[in-house]
Amino acid sequence: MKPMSTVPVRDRPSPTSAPEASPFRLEDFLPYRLSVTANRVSRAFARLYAERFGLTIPEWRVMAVLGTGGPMPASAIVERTAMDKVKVSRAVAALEAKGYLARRPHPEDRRSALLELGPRGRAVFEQIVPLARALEAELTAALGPQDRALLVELLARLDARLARLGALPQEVGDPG
Amino acid sequence: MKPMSTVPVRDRPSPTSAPEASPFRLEDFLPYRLSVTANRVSRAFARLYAERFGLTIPEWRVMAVLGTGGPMPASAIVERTAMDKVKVSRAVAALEAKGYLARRPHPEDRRSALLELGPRGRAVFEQIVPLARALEAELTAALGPQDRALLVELLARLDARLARLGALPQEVGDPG
DNA sequence: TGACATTGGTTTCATATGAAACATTATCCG
DNA sequence: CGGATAATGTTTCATATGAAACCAATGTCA
Repeated sequence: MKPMSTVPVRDRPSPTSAPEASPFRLEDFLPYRLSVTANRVSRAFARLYAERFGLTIPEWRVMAVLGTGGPMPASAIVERTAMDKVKVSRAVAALEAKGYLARRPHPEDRRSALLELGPRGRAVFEQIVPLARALEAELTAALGPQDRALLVELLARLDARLARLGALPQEVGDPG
Repeated sequence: MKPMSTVPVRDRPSPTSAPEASPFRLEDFLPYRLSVTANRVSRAFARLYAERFGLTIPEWRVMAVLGTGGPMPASAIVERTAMDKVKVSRAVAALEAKGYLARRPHPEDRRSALLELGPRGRAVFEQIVPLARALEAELTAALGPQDRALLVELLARLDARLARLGALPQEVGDPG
């Protein structure tokens, strides 16, 4: 709490209680700051994926999980990428069209399919990873390693809080 | 500058050297985490603005700057909201249509106009502010006040870094 | 078994977004 | 001045997004 005016605050003609505690500054508003920075960061990465590999962020995310995990159904990707199923569906279709990904029948559920990167997809994945890491490193050079960890930790706490504050819908943004 | 490998970086003979330093985990990737959390937060606020006031985030942002600042041209709003001019133009048009905002001729430049909230707009603004602050408080309850400040600080450093890493385009996201 | 509800994914449809093209008005400069 | 160039906003156009409707296949349970 700030001391709250000890000064004759501005003669308030209308004592309408606290119409004016402090002026609300958008630039100090956390959700605003978070959004702006996150989007700028996303832009930078999106540019990397797009310019050098012709991938969108959703596509990259799908590759990122398939690149390390074994064959898995789309639902697993939905969980691991925080993207809704529509986005995943489209990203998978795009990757398949590019010849980076293959579907094979799911042995236990004919509605689904197991997804996995093909050789070409895996090659691209392995090219991207070091570049993505490098860009991340360049970015987090602004923070020390422990501040980077701290940032992730703070974000996680916000996530947890949000989860508690009412089970929100599902997904969310673009970047990644 | 970082020490940067003291090793002869470039020519990696390519004994497939480090194809596998560590498995790349999307969930540990900072831009991903940042994006996911920021988008979730934005969703929560967007819901507030939309459900109770029928406003989008861009609209709210415009109101937020006009709510405290005096009459100003759209260009000033572009600067203060980190939104591109198209988004601002549309948000202003929408607010005008809702009767929350008025334009008056700019005395020195006929291409522009001075924007300001009308009485109805100001009333809405004053209703939103406490609610937005309350939601922010609920959210940041997950962090202490100093951690909240720290988070903002870390985000600012990332911003600064990004600015240095190549003058990126302009705008960015949705939330706020 | 045979509805009926559920789940995995895809498609539809309406909206949001932003790059690029525009129309206007200002500014610069020769 | 008078034309070229830049700046302010708006509009156009193609793409991205997601809620809701859908399709197909499973599960439930009476």
